Amino acid sequence: MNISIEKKKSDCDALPKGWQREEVVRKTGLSAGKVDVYYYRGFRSDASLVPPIRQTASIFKQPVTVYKTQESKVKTDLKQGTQEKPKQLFWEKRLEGLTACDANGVIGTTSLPKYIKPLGPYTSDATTIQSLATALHVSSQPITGQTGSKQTIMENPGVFLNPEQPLIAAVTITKDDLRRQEERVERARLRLQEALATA
Amino acid sequence: MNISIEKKKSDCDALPKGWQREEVVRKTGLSAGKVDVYYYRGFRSDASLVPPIRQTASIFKQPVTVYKTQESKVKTDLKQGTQEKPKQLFWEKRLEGLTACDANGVIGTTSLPKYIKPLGPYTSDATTIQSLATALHVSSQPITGQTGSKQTIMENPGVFLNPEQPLIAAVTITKDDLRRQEERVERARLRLQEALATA
DNA sequence: CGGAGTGTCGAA
DNA sequence: TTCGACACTCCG
Repeated sequence: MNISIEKKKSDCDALPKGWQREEVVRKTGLSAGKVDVYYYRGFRSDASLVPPIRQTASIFKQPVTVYKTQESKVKTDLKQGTQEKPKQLFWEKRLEGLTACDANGVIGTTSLPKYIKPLGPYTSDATTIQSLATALHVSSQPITGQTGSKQTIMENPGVFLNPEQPLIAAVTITKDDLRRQEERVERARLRLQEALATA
Repeated sequence: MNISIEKKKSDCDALPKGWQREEVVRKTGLSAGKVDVYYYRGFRSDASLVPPIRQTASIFKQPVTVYKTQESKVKTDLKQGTQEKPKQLFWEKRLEGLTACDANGVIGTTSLPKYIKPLGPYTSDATTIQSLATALHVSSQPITGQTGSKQTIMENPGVFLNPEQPLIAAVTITKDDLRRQEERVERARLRLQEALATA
């Protein structure tokens, strides 16, 4: 039985969202009894769906040949076995410029709806869409966008960027948005009904 | 061309005889520029004649089936390709109790001359003789015995024991000793001469 | 060379 | 004296 009052791990209201505080008591030496405090992010999402993924635009995981635990990790990314492979900051930037194309050239250009505001250092909406699509596919939590202020996040993204959320400003969904979406679904169902009837 | 000012290897007066100090600068990573210091013995004798040998009383090398580079080595035993397989401290102790025997029992008991003083943790003169015989057979340098003080050596044999020398106190050879040995040789030659004459 | 853990020292 | 901050050691 492992009685351990020496390790205390806790979320902490004073910390940015997703960060945790751990207190470790020194066990030996002159400074035994001293408490060292470590801060690190602890996230828990589906570990089978997080990077590294192949560096293509696909949001679906594709296995890579060698998949090891990251070796060159920093202190705050370590701690406890359940720790996750860290995401690279603004990793989506590596996907920039990738587009689907065929013999006739680029296909499938996209654009963002007005209410989605890009937040990262990205030059094209396509990258923002990739970030959003990845979050929708990977995350087990609701997608809200970044809830911190744009200034705070961009000044110190290592701390204030929430890696679980896509690089868009927080999106507010209004009752009007819900109503419009319901109408869209309704129309689609009607068209499907007609199509099945004439088949 | 390999310009390396990062490796500095030197004997050091503060170190026991035969030890060397090497400074290696870390070239990459977070700790680039940091200096690691390694201490190791650098000796060079005939590598084909050093342990491990079969664990018999024979002082002659007999090949063993598997002969790998030692894996569980300490840092100080590593370094540079010419480094030698480390001797186990007081390895001669493993030979203790081995004696030649025939159907009539043990043969060939031995004893040490007075001027040879055992130095190790050995219980029988036979082991000391094995140590001495191995040194005489293996070493490319003169056999002097241990030149450090008995107390220093036994308190920290890992550092102060000279593995190139047998576990006997330093032996002083006097002019008298040489004269007696010359007489012995002389007598032996005379007897050989007589034996050949009467054959 | 990295990482966990301890030592050390100045400021509060 | 306690509390950071970070230098350092030891080991894999």
